Amino acid sequence: MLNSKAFKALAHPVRRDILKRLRDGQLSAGEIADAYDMSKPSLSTHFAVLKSARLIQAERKGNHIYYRLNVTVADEVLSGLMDMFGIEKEK
Amino acid sequence: MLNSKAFKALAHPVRRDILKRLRDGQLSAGEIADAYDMSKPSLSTHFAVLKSARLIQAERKGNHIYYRLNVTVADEVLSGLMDMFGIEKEK
DNA sequence: GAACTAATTAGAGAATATGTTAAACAGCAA
DNA sequence: TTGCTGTTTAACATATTCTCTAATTAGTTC
Repeated sequence: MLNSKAFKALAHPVRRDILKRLRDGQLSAGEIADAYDMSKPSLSTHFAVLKSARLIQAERKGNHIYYRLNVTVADEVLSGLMDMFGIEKEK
Repeated sequence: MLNSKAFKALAHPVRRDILKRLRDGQLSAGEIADAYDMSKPSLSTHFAVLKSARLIQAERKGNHIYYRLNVTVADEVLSGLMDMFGIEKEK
């Protein structure tokens, strides 16, 4: 399929929550991690899944790594879903 | 979460393909199953996952069970994704 | 009732996903 | 160098997912 990884990435509630947090702008890995009662390696794994699906992009700034939503891929997922459901995009 | 089951259901390529087939109207379980090189029980399990997520609805007609897309839930998933991604619905 | 068709459920096994701790590693800054 | 931020790897435990065969249920037809 076109973007199987993205749909798999969206299957986990924590990963969906991370994406929601990134909706309004970038956040550092630590800022995100603080919001979850989960070990850092586990969070890092979730970041890696999202990154592998290209749903997020990483950029290092000094000591921190900032993540931001990849809107292009988000749009692709939405378009794919609308096509799947036969829903027309009203422009 | 609001619709965790739907996102999990969408994580499997066969289930996404089934939804696509139902885009243009209902199909019987057998008609769908014929399209896949997979045992009927396995397909039935996929139907059950989609049904549990309310993405499809079943109706028995005689010996056959017809499945159709639940457009309402499909719309909910799309809206949820657009909200998640901060993408506005252009009306 | 018996035979037949369509589809699901049950149970088992394999594979994948998720999470942990502990340790090592990478990159940057003071 | 030392410390901070974050990722990666390893070893491990547990849970879920996926697929199969075999058995069962539901409905039709004779």
